[in-house]
Amino acid sequence: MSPGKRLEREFYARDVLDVAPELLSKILAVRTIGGETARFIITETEAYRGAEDLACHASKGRTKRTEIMFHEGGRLYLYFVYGMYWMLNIVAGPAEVPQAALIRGLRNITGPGRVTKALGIDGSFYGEDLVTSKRIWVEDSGTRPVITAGPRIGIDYAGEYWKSRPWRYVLDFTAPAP
DNA sequence: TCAGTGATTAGG
DNA sequence: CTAATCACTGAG
Repeated sequence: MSPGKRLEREFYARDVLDVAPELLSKILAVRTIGGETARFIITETEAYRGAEDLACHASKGRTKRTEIMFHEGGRLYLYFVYGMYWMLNIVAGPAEVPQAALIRGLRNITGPGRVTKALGIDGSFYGEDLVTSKRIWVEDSGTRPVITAGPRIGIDYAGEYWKSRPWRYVLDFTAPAP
């Protein structure tokens, strides 16, 4: 897999309903401790959109944990859940609009908890900026994703309306760039 | 199907 | 301070 061009601020600073699906087929690059760069194709994401979205953590308000979601897109939102797993999210949208895309799966790594475990990503990545970071970023792959959308997973607490939004995106296959 | 595991949050 | 909750996973 040859390195692609790093995505810039403009990509992330848009509505999460554009950013989350467009992350599919892009490359998540992580610099390991040994100095090597590991690259993974993003295959599954979910959009969490604003204070009104009852499934979005920011619907509870601006707290220490959710603070980063109120920044301009491109930063990382990490949180710890069920006492065991770090969840990796990419902040989207303009400043003051809390949105994020959960990275649920990579090629050959399905499940948000497995993603962070496999890549060694933890709370120290909270707030990291994908546009400037030396240890994690996203690259264009030069391909176009073909996507299936469906309801988000694990948000029974959010009520029927938000639970039924088709904001989970899965990569079916990649097509040549237009 | 269900226990594990601990940060976060709301409430007193 | 207490207690409930949780954007999950692996074992059975």
